[in-house]
Amino acid sequence: MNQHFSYTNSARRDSPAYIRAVDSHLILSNIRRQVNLEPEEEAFLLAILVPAAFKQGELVQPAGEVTRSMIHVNTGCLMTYYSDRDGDEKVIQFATVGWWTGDLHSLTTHEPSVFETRALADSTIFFLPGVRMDELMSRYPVFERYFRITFQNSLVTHQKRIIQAYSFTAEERYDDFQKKYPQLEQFVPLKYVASYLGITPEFLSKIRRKRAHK
Amino acid sequence: MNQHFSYTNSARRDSPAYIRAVDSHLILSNIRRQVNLEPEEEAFLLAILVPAAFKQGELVQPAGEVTRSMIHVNTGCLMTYYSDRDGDEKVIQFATVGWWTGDLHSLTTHEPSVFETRALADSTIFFLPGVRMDELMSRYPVFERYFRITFQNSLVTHQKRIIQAYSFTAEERYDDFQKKYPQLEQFVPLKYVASYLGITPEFLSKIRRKRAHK
DNA sequence: GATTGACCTTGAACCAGGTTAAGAACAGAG
DNA sequence: CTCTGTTCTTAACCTGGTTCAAGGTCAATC
Repeated sequence: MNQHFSYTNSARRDSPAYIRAVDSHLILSNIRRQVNLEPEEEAFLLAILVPAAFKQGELVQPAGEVTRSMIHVNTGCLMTYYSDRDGDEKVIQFATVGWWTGDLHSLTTHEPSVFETRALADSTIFFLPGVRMDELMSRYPVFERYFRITFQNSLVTHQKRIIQAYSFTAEERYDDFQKKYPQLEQFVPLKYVASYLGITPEFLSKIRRKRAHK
Repeated sequence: MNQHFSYTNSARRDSPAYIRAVDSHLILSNIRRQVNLEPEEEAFLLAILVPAAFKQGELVQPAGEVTRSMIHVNTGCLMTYYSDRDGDEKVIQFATVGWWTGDLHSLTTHEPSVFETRALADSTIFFLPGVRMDELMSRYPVFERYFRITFQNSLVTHQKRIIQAYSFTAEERYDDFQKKYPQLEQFVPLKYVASYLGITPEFLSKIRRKRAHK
């Protein structure tokens, strides 16, 4: 990772209260798309969300530690990736506005995380601490329902990506990426796009060149 | 698909009641590993499960129809796969004892299913009809919780498979397959193993040959 | 016991995509 | 303005995996 990307100290991450006021609209309306919330449930949720702001390039969640939170993107864009045996970074997800991300494996098992999450643009997020999330769900089953639906949908998306990985060519996956994230290519370094597509930056270059000539 | 595989008529699928008695142990103990069940909750679940038996090679759920059920494997082994543009079958999951499978996308969206599920060995299963599943979850939040946990775990597994697809060689994936499904290779046609690994049967042959020589 | 069809294997030619190495374009810091 | 690090591209070569075609094995069926 380049030198401009440095791990933010915790003082920076304690962001001003106005973030909550500004962004809680979005997360609430997202949740309401799946389930109905009582005022009390809403209030409880908002009370346990931890707002934070990150500048482009900053590390949101490091690898190697036990993950303690899920992450909800309010504004901006994050990416979640891991380093393989050769130290190459492999992007497994871009999380844009309204998405959840983080290391679900580490959150579930309390093993040190493999994935790392980083801001690709200036971003505001909510952390939802795992302990609080458990509390939230056991106290208000509506959230159990919300996350059941969310995970179910995400599972479908992941199945699609497995299919793509196995039976689409790199070029077809690039097409699909452009459709799925229309604006992303403008500000995400291409090497991360290549990584997400499971190819080398060089090969992505070839594809793009071929495209340009048509 | 070979000619021995024919779609079972519905008379055959209406299996004897003893299947329920024999197999309900397993599903209940699986669920109890994640959540505690009250007698009433158990009773309701058992009342809506639809037992069925399939012989090796029989189609459990066809592609092209709207999926109306999840599938739980009690004994035996199923595979879920889809046909790509060239008509090649791509295996996306082997479901062994205690696993859930089916076409989650179709169940959720009510679009015609893309995936097809077939018995790889003589198997007994439970269908859990989608409507009943919704009813089950809204009536007893404990099931909402159970499926939330199940989907969450499955999501982690899917993430691992995406990583494998992108950064492991075919041989490494074969290793992993053998660890994950130790006995499966004995009775599953190798072409399906190859398909699951995302390679051609020919290339799997080569890997196996190389192995044998060491 | 001969035929048929499914499955598995082999080998040769081929291709999608990786590797290596080098240069070009660009941005930020001094 | 220049130095330095980073990203993106180009090109030559390499390789893991595919394709195609053929032969071998086994089980089911007549």
